[in-house]
Amino acid sequence: MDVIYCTDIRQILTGSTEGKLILGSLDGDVIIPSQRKCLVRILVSHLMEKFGESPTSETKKALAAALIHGFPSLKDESDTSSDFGYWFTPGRNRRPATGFLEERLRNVRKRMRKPARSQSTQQTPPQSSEAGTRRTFIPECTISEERVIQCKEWLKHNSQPLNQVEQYMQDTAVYRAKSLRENGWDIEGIRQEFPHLFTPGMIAQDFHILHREAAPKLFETWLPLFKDKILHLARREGNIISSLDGLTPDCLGELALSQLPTLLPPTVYKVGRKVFRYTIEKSKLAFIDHKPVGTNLVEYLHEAKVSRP
DNA sequence: GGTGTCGCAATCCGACTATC
DNA sequence: GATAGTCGGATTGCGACACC
Repeated sequence: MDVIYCTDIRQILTGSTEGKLILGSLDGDVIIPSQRKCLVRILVSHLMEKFGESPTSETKKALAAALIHGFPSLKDESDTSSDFGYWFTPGRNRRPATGFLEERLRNVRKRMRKPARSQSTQQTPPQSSEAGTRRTFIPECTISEERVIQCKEWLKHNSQPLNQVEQYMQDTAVYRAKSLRENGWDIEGIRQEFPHLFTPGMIAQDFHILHREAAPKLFETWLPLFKDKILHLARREGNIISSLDGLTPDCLGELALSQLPTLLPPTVYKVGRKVFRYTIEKSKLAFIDHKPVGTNLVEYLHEAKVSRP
């Protein structure tokens, strides 16, 4: 069995800047909670690197013992049964093993296995699992990766013939969906990778390939069902005060769509450490701005370039 | 500067599984 | 069957950030 000596703990900690700072505090016999957490993170990371995802109870015990031996100030004075119960307590009396090291290991394993599980649920279309409802199912790619790359490169440099563009876009739809999900490109990035995605009909084609059954449902139910409900809600909230009599169903449908930003609170999301929290007014700018027939488009586009770039 | 919100990690706990 | 170990959900605490 591998054994961890107290000298190892010092060696492990000196391997990182944070570890060195903690070492300084430990030598001064004082450690604050945030340093204790960091210490546990460093040790567990080392433990998993050296002994795998599930080290034996003996290994964990050895690490905890080495820690207390090297730094007696970390001893749990309230625990008379062992010196390191605070850091690792083996399971007993039907109770699971516990302690900072054990709990950290558990949490790391949890995180490591979380994405793997959600991916495995994607092998078959999700029915009721939580993971399945959060991430939509993407089918398996039906053509080889080499073929996908060939099509992608061709699409980057050709715009004609149109039927070939459509065919190649169709063939690469699944690959594109996976790439977009994995890479998180912005609009410009997507435009560079898949310049034809913004050709009329291509997004609809992708949607149809990825969500064949759901694709027609939105159009089937929007006008007869959802538009009236949304308009009713918008009127109740005071967003619509004028009469809608005389408007065509299509106009009402568009009006209902434009009400969504005011009825659904904008989602807060993060890019790196920056949090984006858009106002309702800003969210409205992301919608197509419908203008009455006869609007001077040149003038409108000139103004729009400044007001909503 | 105070307050509210959010996301993440730590912690707790019951249920389950593997091993002897 | 008893026990140790694992798992996953719920709760709690904390730090970062935005807004007033």
